[in-house]
Amino acid sequence: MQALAPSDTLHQHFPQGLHFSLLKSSKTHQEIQQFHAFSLKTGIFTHLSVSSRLLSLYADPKINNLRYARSVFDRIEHPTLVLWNIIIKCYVENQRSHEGISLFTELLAHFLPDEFTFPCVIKGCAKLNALKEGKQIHGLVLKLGFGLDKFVQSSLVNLYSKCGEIGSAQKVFDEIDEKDLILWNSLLDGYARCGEVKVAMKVFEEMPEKDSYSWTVLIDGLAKSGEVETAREIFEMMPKRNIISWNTMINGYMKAGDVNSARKLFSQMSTRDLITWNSMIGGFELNLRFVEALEMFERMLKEEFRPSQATLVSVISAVSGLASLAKGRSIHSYIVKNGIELDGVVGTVLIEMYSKCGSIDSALAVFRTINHKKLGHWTAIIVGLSIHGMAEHALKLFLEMRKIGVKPNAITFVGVLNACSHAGLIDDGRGYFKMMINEYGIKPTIEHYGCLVDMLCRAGYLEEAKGTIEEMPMRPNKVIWMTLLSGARIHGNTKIGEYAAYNLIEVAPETIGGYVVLSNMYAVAGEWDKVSKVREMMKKRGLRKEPGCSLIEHRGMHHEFIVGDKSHPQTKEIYSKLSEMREKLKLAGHIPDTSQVLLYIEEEEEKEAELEHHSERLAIAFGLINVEAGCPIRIMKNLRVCNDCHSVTKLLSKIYSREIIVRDNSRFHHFKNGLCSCKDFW
DNA sequence: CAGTGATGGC
Repeated sequence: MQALAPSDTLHQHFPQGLHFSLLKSSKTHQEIQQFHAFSLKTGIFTHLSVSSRLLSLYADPKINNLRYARSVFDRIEHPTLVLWNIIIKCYVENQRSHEGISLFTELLAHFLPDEFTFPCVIKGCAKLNALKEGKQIHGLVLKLGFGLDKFVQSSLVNLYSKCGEIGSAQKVFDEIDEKDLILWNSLLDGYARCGEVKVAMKVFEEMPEKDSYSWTVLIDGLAKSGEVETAREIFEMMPKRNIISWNTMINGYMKAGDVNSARKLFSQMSTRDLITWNSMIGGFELNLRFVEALEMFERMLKEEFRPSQATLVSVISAVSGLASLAKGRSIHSYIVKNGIELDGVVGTVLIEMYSKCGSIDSALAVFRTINHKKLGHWTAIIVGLSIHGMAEHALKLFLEMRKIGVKPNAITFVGVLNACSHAGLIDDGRGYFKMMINEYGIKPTIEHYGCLVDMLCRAGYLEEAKGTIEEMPMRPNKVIWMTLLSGARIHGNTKIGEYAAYNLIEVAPETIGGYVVLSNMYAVAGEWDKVSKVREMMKKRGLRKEPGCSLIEHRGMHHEFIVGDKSHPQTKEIYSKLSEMREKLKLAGHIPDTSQVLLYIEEEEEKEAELEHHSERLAIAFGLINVEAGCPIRIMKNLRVCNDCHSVTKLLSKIYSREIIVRDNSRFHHFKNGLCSCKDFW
């Protein structure tokens, strides 16, 4: 085909209307796509001027379509420097600065960057908090002689301000002759956000002029430095408050934990935008006010705002916090109906949500539908499977993930080690621990040591577990001592149990579990004087055993039971179900294990009765009555499952052919066909 | 045909 000059081509081939619309300054995405398709069909795309125009149209801030911009860019054989600059900017604007910076290094192989390139990549570094890369680029700026460009200077001050290196920001600032408002604002931002409140106020007063940016930056900085009240005063003084300043103030209150002040401001706003809603929903979630987060979300939909990915991430996390599977499913269906992508963080939190709500099957289903699985998705499902005790599956996915070249992070390894521990794979666990350090350069955190200790305890290597705790480079916390204590209890090692319990009581005297396990251990060993000593200690500290509480969700409603509860409308049926359960258990040969209730109750009969009325028993009875046959019974409880309930639930799962899924305070137990996924170690 | 500053989410 003969190449035509682009201008000729446009005249000859453009449909009249389309041609005309392309002369307008603003174009719709559809018009650009039509032009795009047309240019490909006719071959004029191969002209650099046409493809360049297309790229700049897609990269225009009003259109900002990275996917199309990239596909145009990829089809250009030898992009000019200008085109590289455009595509880099596009990545940075789309919160994908990391790839923007990779493109920048790729660019270096073909061109020397110019004064247009630098502001884009420096902005990318600022967004990523990539101070090291930023400094290298600063060096290159000076080497190539762009140190006097106004835009480059501004972006450098901004970089240092955002990355908390206020000294360097000030230094660059001082060397600039003509300081404009943008520059002053960047410096002010730096002082405000690093908590230099006094200096920030001084800069604010010294500035030759101020605009709304200056005010907001100061309000934000003050609020984030723990001075919300001062921030509020400045907010009140601000001449023309705009929506951004309102949102900033709301966020300030939310971050400071002052939910009520945030709510008040929200109600006073005359117009709200997406960020307002997200700040409220995210703020509620941050402050563990999950119900309010969900209510806000529903109100947002009612007022016909379209949630963004950020909104959904907060709402789904709130659902995780509530562990409300029904709510989770309804939000998931909203996501599917509205065609919202799961490839990003939304997919990750959805997997986490299902897993935390007890439905690992749904978590797996979501995981499978994600096309471009990223580290977060792999990590979420591996961690999910591991807390559900599905170790083999978790490890299989871990190997698969490594095989396709996804690099695990510290959290992935928490999942992996947890899985090894569940499956009793000590040698593998030790191997992965080493792999994490040597192959991936990840420094183990206390969670990783926790898994290691758990693994050793489970296998009965209590001395080695104790040694690991003593040798680890950080101070053991509550979880670590609890793990050792559980191990000691299960393997009947009173000596190590005592050691663990006393350390636990030292680091977390308010943890009731420590006293309870210790006292029960003494009781089993028949050391009654010590039992009463522990009881004495608890009394002195004003500690009472937290009442067991179980929750079951049915048709979107939560039913809550405490020990011996008789307040439920179905109490009569529930208690007759309990008698039926008792008979069937007896027939199956179950002997109640009262070793866990010795603390308060003296008579054997009373102990058995107490066991029978443990909150999860009541919830299971409710579930057997109400939950549709074939559906698993899902229960959440606040405490660790007691020994007797654990063996009873195993039996019940077989007797009634029902899957029973129980979430206790740290993991899930899947009871099925007489067995539990925790393999009797918890 | 391109580049600098404020709020949420990652």
